[in-house]
Amino acid sequence: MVRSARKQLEIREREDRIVEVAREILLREGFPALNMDRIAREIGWSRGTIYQHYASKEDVLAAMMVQTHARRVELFDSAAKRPGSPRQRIAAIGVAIDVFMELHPGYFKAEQIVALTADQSKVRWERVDHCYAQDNRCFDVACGIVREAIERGDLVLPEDVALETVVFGLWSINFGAHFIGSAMSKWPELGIQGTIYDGLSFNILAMLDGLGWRPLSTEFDYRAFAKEERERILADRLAEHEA
Amino acid sequence: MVRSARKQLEIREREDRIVEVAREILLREGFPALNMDRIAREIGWSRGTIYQHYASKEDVLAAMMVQTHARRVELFDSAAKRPGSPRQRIAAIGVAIDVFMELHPGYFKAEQIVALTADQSKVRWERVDHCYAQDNRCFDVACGIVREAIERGDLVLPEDVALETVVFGLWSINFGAHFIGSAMSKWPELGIQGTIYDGLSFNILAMLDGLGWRPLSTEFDYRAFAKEERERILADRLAEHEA
DNA sequence: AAGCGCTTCTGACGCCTTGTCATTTCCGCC
DNA sequence: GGCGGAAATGACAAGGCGTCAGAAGCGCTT
Repeated sequence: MVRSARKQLEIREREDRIVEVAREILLREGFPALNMDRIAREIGWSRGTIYQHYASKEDVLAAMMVQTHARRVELFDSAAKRPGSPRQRIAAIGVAIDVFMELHPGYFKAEQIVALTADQSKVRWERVDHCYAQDNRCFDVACGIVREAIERGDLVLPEDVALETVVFGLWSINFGAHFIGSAMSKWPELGIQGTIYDGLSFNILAMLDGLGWRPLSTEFDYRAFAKEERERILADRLAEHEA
Repeated sequence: MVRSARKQLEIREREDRIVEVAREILLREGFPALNMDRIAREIGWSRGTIYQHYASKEDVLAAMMVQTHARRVELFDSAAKRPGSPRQRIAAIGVAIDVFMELHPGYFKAEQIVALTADQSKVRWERVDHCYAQDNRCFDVACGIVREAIERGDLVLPEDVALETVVFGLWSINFGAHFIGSAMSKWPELGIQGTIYDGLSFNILAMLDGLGWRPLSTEFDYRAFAKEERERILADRLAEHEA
């Protein structure tokens, strides 16, 4: 197979374009409106051509999931590497996740569809597995931070409690809050004030204070820290965008 | 239209049977394997007959969601009405949710599919709306418990924090933990020990302790309480089943 | 027990989407 | 300008959905 550089680029671009168009349709009109014909018409190539890139509709979704995941992991890693106390870094990760959710409102959809509809034959599993592996790595990174907190003496856990349990709690509440938030349009008002992040961070602060993870929220102003952190991330993003 | 009591019963039974069969297929073989032909073959009636009960495949899923929801709400309400301090009742609800999740391993699936694929024309929305209304009612019930805790002086919230925020936190962490738990089969081991409930309750205890919601976990043995509560619910269920 | 009217059941039909593949078109190179 | 391989196309078969005209069933009357 001889393939010119020109052609390779074109193919790469089209691959991205397919995912991009699929994402727009999914977000704007929902899963039932997403079909290959539609994508084909919008990118201006025939259905057959799309199948040269992706094995099935679900495979396109899986690719979408990979793309978004990569972005999330990037923000996660960058937050985990911030200077400061372990608890500050956990807070930074919380902010990163929240910023990510704002930037990718349809995040859960592709993932859910893949989880529900993908089957052996129809999806290139390396895509999906790659995402799960990334998730696991993030989990491990978070565990590393908790471990450091324990080593420094910031956090003391009961003997029969694994440090993974703490990360599981953080993961759960973050996941749950953002999931509920992204589906909230369907929920009528529940009397919740402020943003998802406000509610979430209040509860996480309580949780980590309850564990006695120092510095406690009475000893350090995590609210102000989060605000700075958010601005920093958005500024970085803007700079990167302009570059 | 004249319809004998005999016939009405038969119709009712078939309606349930359809949902039951659909649930089994969904749980055993996943969404892609779930189709009307398949259901028809398994209940021994033609496709046309199913359409006399349900408007579409999604409508069957919606009915499944209603059925399961009803069971969840029942457990929730019963837990919320237990005697004891507000915080005990919150703990009882946590146990109820956990028992529910054990009994209905595929719980999230039907709900997710409906949320992702239902569109105006294809689902009788009163089904779905009914579920959302139930969710809201549960949310309100939980808010009532928090309110009572505040009135009793068990819990003091900062002035700028609504009591709904606390319920949102509880909801999020419960939802998140169980959702992750139900998808866990895909996740490789993350080093988490014990059941989902163990991890979840540890973190909720920390969270509510962090809020200073009395009696604190150092003042009351919520772990033992949860154990009793679980046994009570299961015993009730058994008794009911035998009746 | 035959006929009638109403209810219920059925499966063939039309439509839509999916994924494939034989054919056509494109493109670089001789 | 024509050759060969890569790429694009769209017709096709397969299969699912929802509908509906007609068949079958049931209860009541004569």
